[in-house]
Amino acid sequence: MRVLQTRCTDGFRSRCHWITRGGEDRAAAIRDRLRDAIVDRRLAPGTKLNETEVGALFDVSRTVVRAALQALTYEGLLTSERNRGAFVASPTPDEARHVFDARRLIEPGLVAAAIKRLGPSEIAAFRARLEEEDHVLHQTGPMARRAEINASGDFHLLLARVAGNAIIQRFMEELLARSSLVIALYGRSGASSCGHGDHANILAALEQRDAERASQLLVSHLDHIEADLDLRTKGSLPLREALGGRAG
Amino acid sequence: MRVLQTRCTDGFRSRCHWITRGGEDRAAAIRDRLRDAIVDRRLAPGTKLNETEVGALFDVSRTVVRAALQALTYEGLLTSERNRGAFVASPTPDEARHVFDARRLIEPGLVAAAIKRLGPSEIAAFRARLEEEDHVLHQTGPMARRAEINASGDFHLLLARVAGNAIIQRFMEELLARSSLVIALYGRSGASSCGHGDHANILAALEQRDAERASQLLVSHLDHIEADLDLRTKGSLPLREALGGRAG
DNA sequence: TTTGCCTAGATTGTATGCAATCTAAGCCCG
DNA sequence: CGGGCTTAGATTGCATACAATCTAGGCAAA
Repeated sequence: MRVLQTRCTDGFRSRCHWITRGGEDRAAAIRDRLRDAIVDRRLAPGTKLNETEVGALFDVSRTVVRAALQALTYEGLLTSERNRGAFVASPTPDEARHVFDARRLIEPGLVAAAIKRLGPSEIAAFRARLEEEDHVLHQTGPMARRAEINASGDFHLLLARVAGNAIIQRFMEELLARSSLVIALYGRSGASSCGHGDHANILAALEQRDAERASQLLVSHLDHIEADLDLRTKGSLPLREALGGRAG
Repeated sequence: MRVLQTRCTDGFRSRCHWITRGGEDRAAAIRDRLRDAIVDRRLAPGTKLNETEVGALFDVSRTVVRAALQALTYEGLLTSERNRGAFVASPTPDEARHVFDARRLIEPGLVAAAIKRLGPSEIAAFRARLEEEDHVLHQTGPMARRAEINASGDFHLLLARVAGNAIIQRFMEELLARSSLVIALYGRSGASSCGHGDHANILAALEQRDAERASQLLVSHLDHIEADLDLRTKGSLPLREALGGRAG
């Protein structure tokens, strides 16, 4: 209780304004912040995450940063090379297809499980989510698309949560985060990457407890998203990454 | 090249005989060793893994041990409590059911994917695996059952590998490791936890490219394994764990 | 005897220092 | 002028020191 203010709590230390919740787990907090930044695409694939730099940003030592980076590496959001450091992952087209294959494999089962546990409160949660999507969709601007993709993922995440299996839920969280990376890399800006109507239709099928139909809708929804990607291996992409990252 | 032999290389230091591969990743090596020990049930659920102790065992510093423990925690094989340490996970009955629910959800999809990529070499690999199972099955003794369970898991793992999706494969690896924990906790020693004939039948269906039948066989195989568990919440189990773990 | 507090030891969380490795700029040589 | 080598700086891997916290045992009071 004494030494804690060595770290922060005085407002003008200018960094740390967020982490450093007294006794909480700071590595986890940093991990979450970095993950948000990655799935929100504020950190582009290929970006290097320098341990010292990140540490300075959050005002913690490299020890803590390394724990956060290791966790994200395990989640597949970073790739780390020995003695070289950690980089925001840039999935290959094959890996991108694997992500969507995995989702097509898992999510229909999720539908079946979710229907069994679907009560009024769950339906209400789904409706609230759709409204949120609607809200986001009517906005414009640079970060509107970011929010749109996030909101879209949240629908699928809610499906996983309703299914009520913590393990599968974590798998889905990982798959959704990876999806965000894939869309960041291969998404064609022109097309709306995640049709909003799809979600509404899926929910309708869920409410009717029509697992078969909901699954079909879900799968074609995923097909649709994947079709909007440009997964051809163009020579420029590996090059751009070989150049060492970042958007600029 | 100079400092390395500070660590090991002289035979009578009595520890280190295995880790410390020059430039390799020692945390990963320790992680793998610990995981083997857990899924082989040499480390019982609830066992505490003391950082200093593990470090002394492998002759590395706590820094490296912590990385290994963090990885295993992420995989769900350990649970770690802040300021208290890491323990071999002991899944609750609910979590145990979640493991098998997840496998029932994923493995049928695995069958479908595997059949698409099933060639002569894959079939040969399956046959070799079954022979290995046979071999293990005919052995007796204390560690025969351990090997049996391991071999059984390997069949499912091979299925995941043949399916050719690295992400799903990793999910399956995690689920199989957790299955081993669950069986360790709730398995009834009397019943053969994983019928060997089941695998042969599944393979037969795979060879006929009958995905429907293979899936059905697989699911009832999983049902069978789960049925052999005793998932009733007996008052003694939480108590025994509250007492602080270990078998004795 | 039991309950509660308190202190000493053990254990984990974090920062920091040093060695190993990588990276990039400068230099020599062709 | 271009290419390979060398070296200084930057960065990661690891060990260790110290701080924060937990745990266990003893002691006193009810």
